[in-house]
Amino acid sequence: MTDPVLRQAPLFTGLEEQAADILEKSMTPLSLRRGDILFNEGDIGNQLYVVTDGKVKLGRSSVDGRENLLALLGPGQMFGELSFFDPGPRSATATAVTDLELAALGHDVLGPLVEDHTGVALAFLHQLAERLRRTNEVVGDLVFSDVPGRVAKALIVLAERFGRTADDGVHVSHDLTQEELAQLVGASRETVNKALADFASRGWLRLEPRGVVVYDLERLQRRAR
Amino acid sequence: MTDPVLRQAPLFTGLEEQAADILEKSMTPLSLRRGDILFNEGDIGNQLYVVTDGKVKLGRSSVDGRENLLALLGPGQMFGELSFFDPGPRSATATAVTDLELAALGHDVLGPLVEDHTGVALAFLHQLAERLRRTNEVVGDLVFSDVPGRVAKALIVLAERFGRTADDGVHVSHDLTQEELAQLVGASRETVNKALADFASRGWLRLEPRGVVVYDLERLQRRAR
DNA sequence: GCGACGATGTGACAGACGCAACATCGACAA
DNA sequence: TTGTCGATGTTGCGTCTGTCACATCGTCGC
Repeated sequence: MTDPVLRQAPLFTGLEEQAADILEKSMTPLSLRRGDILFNEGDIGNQLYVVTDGKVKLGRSSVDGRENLLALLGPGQMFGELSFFDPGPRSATATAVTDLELAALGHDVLGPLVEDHTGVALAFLHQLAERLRRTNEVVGDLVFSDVPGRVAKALIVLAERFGRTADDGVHVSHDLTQEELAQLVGASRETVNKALADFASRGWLRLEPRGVVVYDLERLQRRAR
Repeated sequence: MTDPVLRQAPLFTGLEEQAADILEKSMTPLSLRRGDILFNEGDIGNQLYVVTDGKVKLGRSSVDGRENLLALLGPGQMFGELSFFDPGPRSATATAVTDLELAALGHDVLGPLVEDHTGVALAFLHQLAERLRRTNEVVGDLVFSDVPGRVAKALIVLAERFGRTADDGVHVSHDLTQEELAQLVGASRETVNKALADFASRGWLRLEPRGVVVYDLERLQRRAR
């Protein structure tokens, strides 16, 4: 009854078998339908989540209603812990991009867990440090790269995380609309669409509904930097 | 002989008096002159630093040599811990913006410290979570705000951290050239200069070498959002 | 099949901003 | 003083990209 996807989350790193079992039992499974909102920016949060199946997007919205995606998370990935370590409201909105399965852990359980298990604390530190590195890189991309460059980079990251290699190329079913992809790279839908069309016309990839098939990862990578 | 500025660093949070004394003794003081580079992006890092006096800038540079500042740090602030929690090369270059006094702590000391003191681990987690929040906000600003808006916001943040209130306004001696300020907000020097000149012409502030005097923080804040 | 609606493709236009190009100014050494 | 050099102020041009405006297409309910 242990969930292998769940167990690979950083939450479980360095825990003895027995402690891991107890932890898993204290997590609550949760199902969402595509489009459902798990929590909103500004909400009071007292839970942390691990994706066991499906994809969630984390986004923020500006005063005038425009949106910006911080991340697209898949199986094994964790979110919602910032509100615990830096007490305060949710800094982003979590929305199910596909039908979604989660495991939730209350902050009241997380506290003792971190205090009693150095390994867990270190795993979280590792996780946050890594995210900080990645986010700093995103900042650099926004400053230095043009939209096509950022789109190329996003596709590469999505391919690494969600891609499945087949005979005709890497199939990336990111499940994002072009509108959402645009929000992820911080650009308008139209500009992203044009960049994608350009890549396709060069034979680097093929467009599919809510996904792409990458033919030439090499060129795409070169365009990204 | 305890340094009050040093002691306020998150590193010391929740440590008993005695442990704090020992920790402080195991830190090495370090002096740099303005313009000196402490470490370079890509270096192998095995130290963490706390600023005791002066200011450091943390920056990354793109392939074509352009620069981007991630942060400007002053007394009491800590940096260089990412390479410990997420082992790997330095992700930024640290350069002294003014003459600078630091206290350095080797990763070999930090490891046992974090493992033995839950309070220290939690303080680091808090710190990283807070930074992540702030960085996510920077991403949002880059996507949503124009250059003048980002300049206004940067000035407000600098004013909060380095400003001293006087009769004629808030004196902010950030010690950054306009070039560096531009790198901090992700824009060109010319555009930043124009924004500053515009703010000055509206009577919101006065320009000084490597600093500003803010007359109307209110309007500046309104322009920032 | 038909209409509706969301997602996707494309073009025209204007504005923001990077870049190149100077002029000015102040500090500092010879 | 004079010359040098880095920092600052200011202009014009070209371009990237956001916005508006439509056309097309696919899916779904009826």
